[in-house]
Amino acid sequence: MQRMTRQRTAVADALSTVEDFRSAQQLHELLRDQGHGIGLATVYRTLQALAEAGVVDVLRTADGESVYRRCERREHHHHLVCRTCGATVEIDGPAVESWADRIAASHGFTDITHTVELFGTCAACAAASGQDDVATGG
Amino acid sequence: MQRMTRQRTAVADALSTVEDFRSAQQLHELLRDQGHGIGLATVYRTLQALAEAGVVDVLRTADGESVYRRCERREHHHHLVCRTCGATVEIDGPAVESWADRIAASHGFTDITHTVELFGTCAACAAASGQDDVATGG
DNA sequence: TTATCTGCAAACATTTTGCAGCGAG
DNA sequence: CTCGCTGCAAAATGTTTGCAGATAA
Repeated sequence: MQRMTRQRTAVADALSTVEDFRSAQQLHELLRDQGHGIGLATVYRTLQALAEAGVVDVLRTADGESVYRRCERREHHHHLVCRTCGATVEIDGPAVESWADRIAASHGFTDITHTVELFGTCAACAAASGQDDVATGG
Repeated sequence: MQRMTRQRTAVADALSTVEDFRSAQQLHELLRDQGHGIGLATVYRTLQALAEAGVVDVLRTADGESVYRRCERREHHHHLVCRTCGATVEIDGPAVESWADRIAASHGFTDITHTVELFGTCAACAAASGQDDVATGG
């Protein structure tokens, strides 16, 4: 059974206050910033435990860094992440699920798992970037 | 401009002979096995160049290791990979493409890219694993 | 009390980089 | 000849692990 230590609470709390995916190291820095004297290894270990418990989502950045986010739903789902501001939307894609299964089955594959993540620019960031040089307009 | 060195040729050739995704280190070992005295760094550098040229596909294993495979088609596509034997099928998913765009648009996102990879067990491996303990039957 | 959790730092694996020499063009 | 490519090994990065002490239950 897991003990509820101060560090563990701090990590869980930090995950509650951020709404985007954060790396273990970012969370570690954040916690140190907040005055919690917590070790990096502890952050990793806690994050792992949380991920196994299904309380947080884990995904890998293009850099190969693992990033974590407290997820709203326990069921299988995917993410739509803004490249610029990191805003994240949780999506479920029954269409993709069935597509994946169908494709896999048609090739004789079973025991399918799939990785589906969407990256893009959210409306706000697109607007910001679009009016970039006219920001002073007025 | 790129020079056509023996090492570069060897890497390209190795990629042609294997049909599954291989890590840089696996390819390195393979090349050394074949008698090519090639450095690991060179393999990494060559693979990077090849990936940038769009000649090979790169994807990340769950371990966070980058794996490479010469791809048949230059256009955007996805993969169905056997967890056990590594067999790979290239698939295109117009359905997913449009689904991704639709989902993204409905959330105001633009400039969408998506990561879609399927992992499963191919028919052969499923059969092999299924009759695992009756292999001596007879 | 006691078994778990913590913290530090070293181990670890993968990938990148620096520098001197070889070789393609 | 010249400049890119090569090779080795050290550096950088991200993550895991070992051990002794603190601590939640």
